[in-house]
Amino acid sequence: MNKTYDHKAAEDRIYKIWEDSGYFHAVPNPDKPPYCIVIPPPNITGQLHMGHALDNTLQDILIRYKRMNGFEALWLPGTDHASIATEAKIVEQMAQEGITKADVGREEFLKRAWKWRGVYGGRIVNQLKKLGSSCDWERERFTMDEGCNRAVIKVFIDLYNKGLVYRGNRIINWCPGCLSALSDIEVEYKEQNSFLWYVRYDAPDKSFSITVATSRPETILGDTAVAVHPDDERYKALVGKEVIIPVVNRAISIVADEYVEMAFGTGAVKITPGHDPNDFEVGQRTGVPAIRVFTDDGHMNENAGEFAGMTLMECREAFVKALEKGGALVKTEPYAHNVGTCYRCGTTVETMISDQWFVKMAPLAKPAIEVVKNGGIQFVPKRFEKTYFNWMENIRDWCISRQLWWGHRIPAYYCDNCGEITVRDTMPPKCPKCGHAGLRQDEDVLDTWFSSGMWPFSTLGYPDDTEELRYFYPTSMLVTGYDIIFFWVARMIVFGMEVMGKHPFDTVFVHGIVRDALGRKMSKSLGNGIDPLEVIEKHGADSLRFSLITGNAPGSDMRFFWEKVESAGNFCNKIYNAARFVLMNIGEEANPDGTNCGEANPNETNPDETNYVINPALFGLTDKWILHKLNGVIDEVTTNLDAFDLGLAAQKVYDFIWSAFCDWYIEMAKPRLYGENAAEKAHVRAVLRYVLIQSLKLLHPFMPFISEELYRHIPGAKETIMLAGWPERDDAYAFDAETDQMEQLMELIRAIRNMRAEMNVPPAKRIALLLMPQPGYEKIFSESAIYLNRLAGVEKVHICTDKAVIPQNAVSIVSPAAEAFAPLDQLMDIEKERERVEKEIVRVQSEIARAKGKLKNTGFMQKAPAGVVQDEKNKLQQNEEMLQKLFERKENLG
RNA sequence: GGGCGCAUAGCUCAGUCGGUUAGAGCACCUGCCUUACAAGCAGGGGGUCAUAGGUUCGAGUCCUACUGCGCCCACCA
Repeated sequence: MNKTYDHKAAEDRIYKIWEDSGYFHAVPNPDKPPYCIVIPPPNITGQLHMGHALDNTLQDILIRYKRMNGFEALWLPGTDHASIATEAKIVEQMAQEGITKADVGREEFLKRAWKWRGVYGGRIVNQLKKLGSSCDWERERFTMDEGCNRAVIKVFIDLYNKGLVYRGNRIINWCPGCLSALSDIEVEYKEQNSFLWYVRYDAPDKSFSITVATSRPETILGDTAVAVHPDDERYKALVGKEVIIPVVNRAISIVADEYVEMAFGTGAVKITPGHDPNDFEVGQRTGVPAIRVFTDDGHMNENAGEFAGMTLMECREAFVKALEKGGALVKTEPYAHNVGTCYRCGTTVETMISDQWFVKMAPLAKPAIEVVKNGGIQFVPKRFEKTYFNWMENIRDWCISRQLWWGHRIPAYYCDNCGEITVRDTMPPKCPKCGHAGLRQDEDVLDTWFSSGMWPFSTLGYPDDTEELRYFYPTSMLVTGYDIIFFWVARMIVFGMEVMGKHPFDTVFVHGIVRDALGRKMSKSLGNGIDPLEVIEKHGADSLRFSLITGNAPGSDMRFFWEKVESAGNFCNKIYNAARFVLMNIGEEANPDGTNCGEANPNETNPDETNYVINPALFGLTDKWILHKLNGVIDEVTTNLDAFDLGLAAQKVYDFIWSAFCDWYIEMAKPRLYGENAAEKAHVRAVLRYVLIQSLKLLHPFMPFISEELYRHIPGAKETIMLAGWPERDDAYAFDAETDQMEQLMELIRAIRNMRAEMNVPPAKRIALLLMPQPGYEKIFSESAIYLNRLAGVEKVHICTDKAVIPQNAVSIVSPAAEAFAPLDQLMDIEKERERVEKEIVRVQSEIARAKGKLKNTGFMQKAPAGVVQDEKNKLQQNEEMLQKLFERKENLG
């Protein structure tokens, strides 16, 4: 084995083995509990970015954990057709050839789109594999595949028949860039600096006038009323009267509506029901008509008279000039307001009246709210439930038709003869109402999110009643960023409750956004994105995964740092070398015949492991300590994973492997390992092997590649670590007393090391040590000479009880369980020694003061748990004993 | 306007049920190429846990207020 770990050589090879073996495949199995995660389907246009990397790392950790834990764990992968995004790409590609959608027509366009999907749709799938994702690729789905298509069409029809999907002429958001309607959440509001124009509308006979304020003067062309508040004394008398729109010279009436804020502007509002959602509602209430003055592609239409054909901005400029010229512009003031933009293309979104399909949300939202309220679905972290409720409780109808070609075509058929609309899965041969033949299908497609909302059941077989659907639905877990709770999670819950009558998943695990090192969102326009594939190439998928999940709280944003990935890479190397060390002692190289690794154990369940038997009769202090600690880390990691504290869990594994196993156990195993006692050697090898195996298993969900790679090198290991079973605590290895003793020994070793550093004892210099253990620690310390030798450079340990034998130029080491003296001869520096002792006295004294204060407090003594009080007492006693020794020492120094 | 989050070491962040002397990584200082690992080892410095109150025997942790950032929703034209 090399001295350093080579992720490049290992990762692709290991993934190939996994894929070929079928370990990721899950089938309904009545003997096992199901566990299922459906992947948030990445867009076929997409390339793996840090958001995917994080999202899929979390899912893979959970799936691998559950798989090892005996669940039939299905991670169901797939991709999303991404209607708008993909169509934009195809249009762009065609533009390079100099052709447009209209040139090729619908059929040809769709051919191109499917072809495009064939070429690029698999790209992100391969990138997910690079990350180590253990998806069941045999079950890969696509939102526009045959099954998903059937699900979408059926749900649309069923909802239509229930009156929950309807067609209506209503105010919608229109993106002039995408040339399509958008739903409300597809509009992002951004603040822009603009102006507020005050415009005067005169009475036909000039007997009075009323001034309104507007941020969008071009919409004056579509004005059909001026509204005032019914209680506004200033305008009460004017309600019902007419005014003339300046420039346009059209008469409109003054209406009263409570929507108007008296305090804002002039307290009078121009009403443009055709292009403003609030005005639309005022129009509905007051019976004022709507006039559309914009075209679909962002120009003024024929209703704009002399301004027709201009873009909206050109019109604004021209119209303001005309107002000025006509003397109707009262004043202009700077004004910052929010402008809606398309979340896909960034174009300013226009609101306009249009014939579209909608989902009636209020009745559907009810059960979707209820199921979260009563705990049927839990959000982790819980605070996101509030976000969800807030949105759901104020839900508005969802515009689902898109004026695009790439997507699920709306199964509605129009009769041009009688106007009847027929909604069914295939084209009716003739109109069911009037018998007219030659119906016309709706040209539009459905919002992408309409189909992804069915993902948890459409992928499991719906509308068919499949075994998978019965076994895996409701799914267990949905992992996603908080930014798509509305887009996706809410819709899935709505459809799950409506279509399946059951919640689609038990838990929603919400994570944050991966930002750049400066805390900015990664974006194409900023060019600050980090390519996960580059990170994997440089440091390995394991390192990337580990860096993404450690050191941040669930649900909060994080920053990407190369240093963090590097440090995870260092951890890989650490594990690799620890394993290499163990394998050098137990592996084929060390024991070609496999016979000298321990006695056969007849009770061993895995016959392959019989050569590596831990022999309790040979337990030393360090063995008991590491096994006890192993129990602890198994408990903690399991608890953390069950509570979805993945970062904490990973940290625990890291600390155990590095700080306990590598820093202490391996070092302390060496004397016995290199000793002469064959039985003892075999036993230590067995412990090393056991702890290594358990560590790798604990590590596997987080760092699947290196844990699998190393595991497979271990003699007697199973075929794959994925089938090795999640570690469980072994109560035979509960050693509280020995763990305490070991920790005291570690404390002493640290104290000696500290002394050596402070007294400038050269590392190579071996020292002698006169050791006086506290009662109860005599045996342990007298047996620990090998450890003091190896870890603290102590050549010879003399256990003694009489201080008279201590030479003058020895330094003292005071630790809670022992006092020690190291004769340093010419290295002895009395002044330094005095400083050390005095420093230590100050520290211990403050500790004593603190403990005494606590113990004097009657409230503490009465109310604190007995264990806490006892700990405090023990500490105090220990410190008082130490203090006494320190004082004696100081005395002796003169 | 409504809601949410954050503030802890020079930097980026953890901190589970309120309970030892508040931790990690990186950075910094000192010393080591010790035969698993220099991508390493050992030792060290560095904190009034934003501020002010409160609850409690005990608060980084719970409550209230306040300050400063950030985000989401709503849209007073």
